[in-house]
Amino acid sequence: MVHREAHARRPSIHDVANSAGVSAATVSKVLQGVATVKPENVQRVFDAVELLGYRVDPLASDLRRAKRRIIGAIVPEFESEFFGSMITQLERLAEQRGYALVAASSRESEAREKEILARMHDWRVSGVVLAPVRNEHGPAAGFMKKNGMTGVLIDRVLADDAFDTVSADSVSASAAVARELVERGHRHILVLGLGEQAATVRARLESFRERALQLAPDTRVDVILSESDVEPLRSSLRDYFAKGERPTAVYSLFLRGTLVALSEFRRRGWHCPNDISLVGFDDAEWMQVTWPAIAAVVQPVRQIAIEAMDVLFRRIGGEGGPPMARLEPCKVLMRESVGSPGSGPHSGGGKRQ
Amino acid sequence: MVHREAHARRPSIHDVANSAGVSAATVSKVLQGVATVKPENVQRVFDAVELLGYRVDPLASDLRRAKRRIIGAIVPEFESEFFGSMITQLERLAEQRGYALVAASSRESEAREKEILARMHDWRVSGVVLAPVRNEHGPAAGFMKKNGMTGVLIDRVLADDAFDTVSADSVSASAAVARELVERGHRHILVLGLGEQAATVRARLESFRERALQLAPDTRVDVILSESDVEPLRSSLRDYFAKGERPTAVYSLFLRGTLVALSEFRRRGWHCPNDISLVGFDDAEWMQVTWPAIAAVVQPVRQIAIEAMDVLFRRIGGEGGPPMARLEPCKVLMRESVGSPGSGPHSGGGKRQ
DNA sequence: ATGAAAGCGCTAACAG
DNA sequence: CTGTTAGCGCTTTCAT
Repeated sequence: MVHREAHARRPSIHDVANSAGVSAATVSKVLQGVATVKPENVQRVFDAVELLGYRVDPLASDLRRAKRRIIGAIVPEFESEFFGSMITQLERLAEQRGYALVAASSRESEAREKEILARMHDWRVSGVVLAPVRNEHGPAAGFMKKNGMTGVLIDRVLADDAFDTVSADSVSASAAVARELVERGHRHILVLGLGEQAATVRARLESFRERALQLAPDTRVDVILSESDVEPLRSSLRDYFAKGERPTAVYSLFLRGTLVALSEFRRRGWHCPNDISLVGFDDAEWMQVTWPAIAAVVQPVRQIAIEAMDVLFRRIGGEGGPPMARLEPCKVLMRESVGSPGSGPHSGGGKRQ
Repeated sequence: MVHREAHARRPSIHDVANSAGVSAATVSKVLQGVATVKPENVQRVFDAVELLGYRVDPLASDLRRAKRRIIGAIVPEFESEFFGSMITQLERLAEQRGYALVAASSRESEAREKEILARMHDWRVSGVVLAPVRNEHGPAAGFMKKNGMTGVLIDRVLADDAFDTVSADSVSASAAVARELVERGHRHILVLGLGEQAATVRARLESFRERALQLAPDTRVDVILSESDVEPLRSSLRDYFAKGERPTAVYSLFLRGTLVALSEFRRRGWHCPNDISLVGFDDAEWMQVTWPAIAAVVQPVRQIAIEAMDVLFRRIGGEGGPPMARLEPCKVLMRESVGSPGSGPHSGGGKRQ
């Protein structure tokens, strides 16, 4: 057992070569598993590697190969369960193929998103999984196109003419939610959304409205969209309720909207599902332990990650063909926050303080 | 405006040199901001850079400098708000100093933790922020020591003899929780913990117990610790209640324990705070919108990140001195899930279904 | 089967 | 002030 000085230079391939009495080229071959090396030398190399605790420098290695075994992942935020587990899955899948995943957060800023992408390009990543802040037409996607980067767009995207896309089938899910709600008798429903993600949100909304009206033409669907931030949504919602509007159910198109809705219900002393029903797009662990448990659309995170990495590596491998747009099915979990209108004990009005 | 072919090789420093009619060395100097270059050439270089859309390859650059401007961050999971925002903060701080942050998840596995660390070492990261799965004595910390890596340990750590540590002052926080609970009249309190993190959990527990007994010697503090997973904790808790134990308050030492407690309360039809009070270590966004809002100890994520990066960069900069152990103060948010025992309308027993 | 040599993209030392 | 040279750690011809 050799005890190296703590801050000693790490052994390089030449140190191994010297120690084994062969050339660096041979060491390299052995380490790549090239078969044309004399067994005896193979052994000597392995011994030397062991002795010195040698490990190849993957970055130097990639530099020479002109190809870096790095995948970049960009998400709008690290803080949510959804993107958190997305990164976990992507990391797992990248490592499975011998690549390292480098994750970064755009912090919901398109400007930053583009900067990060530029940095990933500087790093010569082999491919990028991008969950854009807004949609597939953002500056980041443009940057990727212009620079011939290979990448996959996920989550807040529909189809794209240059990149493969993978996302949850939120359109079908929204229709399913509409059905659940209408079948329970709801005829006045409020939908909450963040307008930034334009196309996706609009698609969810339209699908919801269409299905609701189709099942019950007298259904009234109100909509509150906020352009970019969640706070405007909160005040709009507050105003909406203050005006005396009393939908029997709320469908939030995104997680933080669900929190906003819950918090406004609190303010007004409304309880789910007696006073109002609530369904949120995007599930979270806590939603099943609160009382009432919150109904939610569960996105197939794992499946999205798998498909995204799958197609990404196919493109990296040189596979051609037109971009494909995959949609993975969601699950709709109707939990206790959803009931039938008018069946609650105090459905007549609020009882705040 | 030049329109390069999508997959053309990226311009290298030599391309810029050629285009500008100077040597690569000069280009490098200009780009480093070395002052001793003729203004005219500076201009020519910048023009060429602009023209070709050149950007330095940071990895190649680092290779030559024998120092990589990369910081590694290792956390047990990406899925939680706590570690999610920790990564966000660390990323921000690293970038501020011109470093890239490479984050990885150990997925609560010490074996994997060590592997990742080895990979980071292979990458020659300048420093590592490690949130160990268990504590400061794990194999990963040992690996860092043996290899002379520079790093900071955060979160599930107390002091260490080789690395600086930064964590939330959970000991003081636990004492504060004890005081809040005892002052409200609680004399039978259950503490929930995950035993893995040995020292930290024990410290929280002891501090809680000590303060509780000091304020009210007749206080009974029960403890349920699970060794490694959260499921055993769930069944232990279930058994505990099934035996007829009826503490008036529960203090969970970690987030998922809070979820487990809530879910068991649900099963038994108990409501907070009337039937039982609940305080959790670790806050989450949803805790303030549920009804009741859940009392929690808020960890100073941002502060921990700042201190960790600060000391890390000082060490990277060569600053010596003995390792320091920083403790950042928590906030204790007593929300609606905490009340006084015996004041609820149905404090006599459960009312399930 | 092996090693010398070249070179990935870059920077640092040193002459000029 | 500038360019030449050398080389970071590695892989890959290409002779031998």
